[in-house]
Amino acid sequence: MAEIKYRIALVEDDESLGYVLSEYLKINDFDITWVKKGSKVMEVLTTESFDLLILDITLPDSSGFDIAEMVKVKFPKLPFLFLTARSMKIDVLKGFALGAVDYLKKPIDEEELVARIHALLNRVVPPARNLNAEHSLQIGSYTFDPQNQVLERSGNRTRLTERENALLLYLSSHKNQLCTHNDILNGIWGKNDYFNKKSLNVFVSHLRKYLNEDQGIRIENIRNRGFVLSVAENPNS
Amino acid sequence: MAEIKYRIALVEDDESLGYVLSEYLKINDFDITWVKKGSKVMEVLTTESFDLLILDITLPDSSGFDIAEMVKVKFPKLPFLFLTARSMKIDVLKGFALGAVDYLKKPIDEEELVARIHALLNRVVPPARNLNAEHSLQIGSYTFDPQNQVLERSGNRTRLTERENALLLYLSSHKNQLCTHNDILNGIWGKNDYFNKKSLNVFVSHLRKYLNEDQGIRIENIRNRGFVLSVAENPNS
DNA sequence: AAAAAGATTAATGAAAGGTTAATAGGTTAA
DNA sequence: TTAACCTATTAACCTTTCATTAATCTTTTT
Repeated sequence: MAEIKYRIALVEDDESLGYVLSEYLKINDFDITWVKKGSKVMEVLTTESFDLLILDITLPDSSGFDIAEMVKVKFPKLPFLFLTARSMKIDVLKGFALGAVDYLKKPIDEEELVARIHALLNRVVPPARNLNAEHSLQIGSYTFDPQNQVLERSGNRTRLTERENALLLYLSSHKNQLCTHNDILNGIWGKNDYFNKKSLNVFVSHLRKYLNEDQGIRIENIRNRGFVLSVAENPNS
Repeated sequence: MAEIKYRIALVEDDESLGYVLSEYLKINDFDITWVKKGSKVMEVLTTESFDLLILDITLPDSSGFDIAEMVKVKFPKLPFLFLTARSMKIDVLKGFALGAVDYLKKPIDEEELVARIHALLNRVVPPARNLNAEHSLQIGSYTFDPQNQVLERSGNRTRLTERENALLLYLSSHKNQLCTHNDILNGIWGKNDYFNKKSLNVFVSHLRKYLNEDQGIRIENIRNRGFVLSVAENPNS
């Protein structure tokens, strides 16, 4: 079904375990890059992007702990977990102290590993990936077609600009829920500063204008937090 | 100190383990509610707000798995983990399939438990205050949605300001318990002086006004100490 | 009854938000 | 190459919100 796959970097020096694991994870619909040498990790991370990093600790040319420290500095948003034979309590605690999202002890059951990875990735919903709009959306008495950037009501069409479109898409896919300044700005502008926030106000103002023919629709401000597109329940079922 | 703490509901029937765990977690700065009976879980979750739920599976009056299913439906945003003596693979997989964020086997090292909880909450709640894990709370006949800052009763919606919202969240998270001036002021205002205390009174007054339609709800003053949000038990069992 | 603490309502002012207009940067068309 | 056009950003200006402060009244304590 051509879903986007989650990308995982697996750092493991052991040939046979590395092979088994990467094959197993591939079968389970992950996109795996198997890194056999600790010294290659940073290079791989620089050239490709990943959703998760799985680290062995005992590597012939370096320590997984050291790698984790470097990763944390250069790629602070990349979640990583340890998968290792070192099971002493001190190591476990060190792993978590370094910021690991999990610490798994070998031998690990493959099915459990997959279950844990899913549990992890489910929590980290990458905002970039859920901004897809296939078909038209209903907003009160308006029809919103984000594909074509058109907002329509009783024959009146408004062509939206890119920003207006992105903002309305964001708000309408979180109908009646608070959308924080931060989420909107990071989601659409990619960063959050004073001027973007000013800009956001301008576009909210535009959308309010377009939407003001339906009394049941309001873009409400929640001071210091963000906006809510509130849509009254319409009487038809 | 006097930071706002993460709130955890611990569901554990074993007296001694429950005691040890809740004390240990309290020492580590978590705000723990220990639920001894599986049948009480949903009730507690409905009236108090939590950041995490820890579930035993083998309970005398119900199964942790069943509880998880109900929680998933009614409080889909609340992360939960299993902490159990059942270590069979089938149980582990079932736990994750139900949406658990972790599955821990007894006996668990307390330090590791704390490390894992921190790893989890750091992911769920990146930098600021956690409102993501919040769901709507029941306060008497009112519904309080701290996420969207609204208080509702029989169709009447009141949009709360930031301070009102923070205060009501604090009080309702410590229902029927004394909330000292000091804790509230340090928790919400970040400092405690004469003028903040005056301000606090103003907001208490606002909340009383909003809540005065339900006779069973009162914000009581305890002279020189603080306030209690007291909610009468409703007549149904 | 005096003093202290709390409750309530109202006044104030700074900051946040709203709106419209001007600017600048980029793209298209001629 | 230039002119026309579109759009995001910035600016300017106005309006609203809400935490604080103040003022006044009520309750509790001694």
